[in-house]
Amino acid sequence: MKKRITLKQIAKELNYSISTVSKALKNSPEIGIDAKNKIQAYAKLYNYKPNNVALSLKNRKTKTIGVIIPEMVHYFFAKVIIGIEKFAKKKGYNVIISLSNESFEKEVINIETLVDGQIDGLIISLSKETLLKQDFHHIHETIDLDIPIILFDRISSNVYCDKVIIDDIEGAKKATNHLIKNGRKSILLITTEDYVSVGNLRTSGYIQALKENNIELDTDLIIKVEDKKSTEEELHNIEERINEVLKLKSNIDGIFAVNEIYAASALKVLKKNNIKIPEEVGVIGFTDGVISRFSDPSLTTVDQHGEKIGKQACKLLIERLNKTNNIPYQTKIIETSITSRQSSK
Amino acid sequence: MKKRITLKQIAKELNYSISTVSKALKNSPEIGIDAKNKIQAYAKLYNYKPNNVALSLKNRKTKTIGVIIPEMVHYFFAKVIIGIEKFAKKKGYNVIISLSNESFEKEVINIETLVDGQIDGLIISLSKETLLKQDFHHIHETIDLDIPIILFDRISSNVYCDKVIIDDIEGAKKATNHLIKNGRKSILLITTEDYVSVGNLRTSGYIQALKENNIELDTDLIIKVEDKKSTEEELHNIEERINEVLKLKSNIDGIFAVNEIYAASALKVLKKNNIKIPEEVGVIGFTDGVISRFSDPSLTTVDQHGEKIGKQACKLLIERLNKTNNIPYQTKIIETSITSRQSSK
DNA sequence: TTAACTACTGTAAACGGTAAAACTAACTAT
DNA sequence: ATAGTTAGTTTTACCGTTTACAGTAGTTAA
Repeated sequence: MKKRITLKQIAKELNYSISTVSKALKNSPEIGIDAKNKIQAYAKLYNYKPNNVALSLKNRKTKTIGVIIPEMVHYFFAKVIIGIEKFAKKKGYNVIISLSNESFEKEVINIETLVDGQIDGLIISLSKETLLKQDFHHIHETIDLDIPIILFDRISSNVYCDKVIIDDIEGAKKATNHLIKNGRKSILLITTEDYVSVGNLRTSGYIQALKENNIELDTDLIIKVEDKKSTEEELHNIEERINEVLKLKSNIDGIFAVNEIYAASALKVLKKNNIKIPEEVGVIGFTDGVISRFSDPSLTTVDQHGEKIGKQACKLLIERLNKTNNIPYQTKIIETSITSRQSSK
Repeated sequence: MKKRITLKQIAKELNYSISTVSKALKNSPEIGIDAKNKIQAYAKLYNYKPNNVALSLKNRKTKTIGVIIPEMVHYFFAKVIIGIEKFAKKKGYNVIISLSNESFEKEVINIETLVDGQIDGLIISLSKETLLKQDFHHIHETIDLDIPIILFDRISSNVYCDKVIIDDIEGAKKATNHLIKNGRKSILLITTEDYVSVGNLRTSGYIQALKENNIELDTDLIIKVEDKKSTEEELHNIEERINEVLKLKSNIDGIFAVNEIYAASALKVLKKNNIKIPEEVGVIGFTDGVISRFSDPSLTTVDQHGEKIGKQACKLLIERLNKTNNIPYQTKIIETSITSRQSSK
């Protein structure tokens, strides 16, 4: 119907040149008061808004930030996005979100599409497949194109760029110490295979905490899950393995899981075995999501403060976008904190 | 570093005009084989990609779809977005996501920003506040601007546009019948205040199912929650109210909750009162999300098939974008289904 | 009287691409 | 010999904006 009005139309209607109209609307002192008034009134009446696409072309920036996350149904990523969104909006940036679905190929395609003139910069959490492959050419190519990338959470030390992470080691230590302080000594760790950076680090934190408390490491107490996709089948598998270890090692009195799905699975197995939580076994998970909050008993967790991470990532990106000279890459570390609930006392 | 190459640069380098280059790259039959070969080889070598912003300006379309959802942490919305994403990508469209955070004002601002030249069409689920206010001027204005809008899930009959919904009444009936078939007669309904369209409809479905099974409606068995934001405090409040009704009406043998948070709350209260699930009381929730899957006992739910909804919404939108003439508005209804789990037998 | 200045307003190029129309040879048909 | 084709290429206009630069009066200073 009433398509948006352009400078050209205003100019024609009021018999000024396009440039006079443009300047008048920017309140340029060059323009006479009469012309200004007439033009501004007309523009307001017809609700003139500059065409952003034209501006993008002219300014060679889109004021849009691209975000690529592996999955959307993770509470943590949702929180990060909220953080990014908030900060971006405040700074006048828009946010485009794309999903890699944990696939390397989709990640590559998504980056290509986004870089294709849509965005000024990217915020990415790498897919599991990418981390497994250790193939970062797409990231490097993008950076070479002068499009800044901020990596968060799932990062790689083989990529040189700004990063925002939590101190996974420290967080895992906090979690393990939390259980140890409760008097637990035989703590089961449910983690991922080592190629998932965060899983790897959290495992280290667990080991360090034990060492610092002079508890001997028992590798039988570590379950490493081949962490592909959380299908019903795989979940069942995880439960099986937890169950086996629980049978094998009857003295287990604590469980630390590197994400909330694993923690919830542990809860399930414990209850099936009529083991009292937290009296007999204390449980703590990483990631403070809905599952933890609504599980029974509710789960004590390591809160990663996703919103803060998002905000920080967005801040780093916008700072870099506004700098003309190259500033050195930074890695920001966001503190974790323990949210104590029923599953540990 | 190596900023992207443009037609102009190729033209200059190879001594052709810009338009020859443009046509050669589109494999136009107008262009001679020599020129074509040379140009295409050069373009490939320098990895030429057309600038999308310039194309958007030229074609007056951005090939981008905007999505506005009230919240991201809802599994349902996440699923819908996955559906939209998949279909959009297949059709060569990008997706921008914005969050209204259940706020009317943010919804208005988000639409404005997106409509500001970024998108060809919008897919929206209205915020609670918007539904409460019944103020749809921003939606109407956008449609007047010839930017098509598809509403899903949270819709209003006061807006004329394409819509994708589930049959909430039917879904609620299915849920209620599921409990009745199990021999339940005294079914507690936990729903929202009536201004939330889906809550309202699900309430109707519940009432209809009772009627069809000749069970008398007892309004004491309906809890209507003032559904603003799921703060810890409010959740506690809901639990309190469920608890009260449970005390008052000891013969309750079934609970139907219109979302999974309410269902999880019900579970919690029942367990606190040592009421056996599903033996004494069967529970069913709407929305098949992570909470339902990981709760203990796991929750029987009405699956809304969010991904299908997203796909359908996206399909409707793209169809409309490709039609030049005005086609009549459609409302697509996606079937629900019951996912049976432990909380009902 | 005329150069210089002020106060406006307009022209044109540019951002990167597309495409209709025009041009230029060389070739074909009459 | 001349007009008409045809193939290959360029010119030009356009999408909507910004902005350097160029005009054009009228006024002021010398």
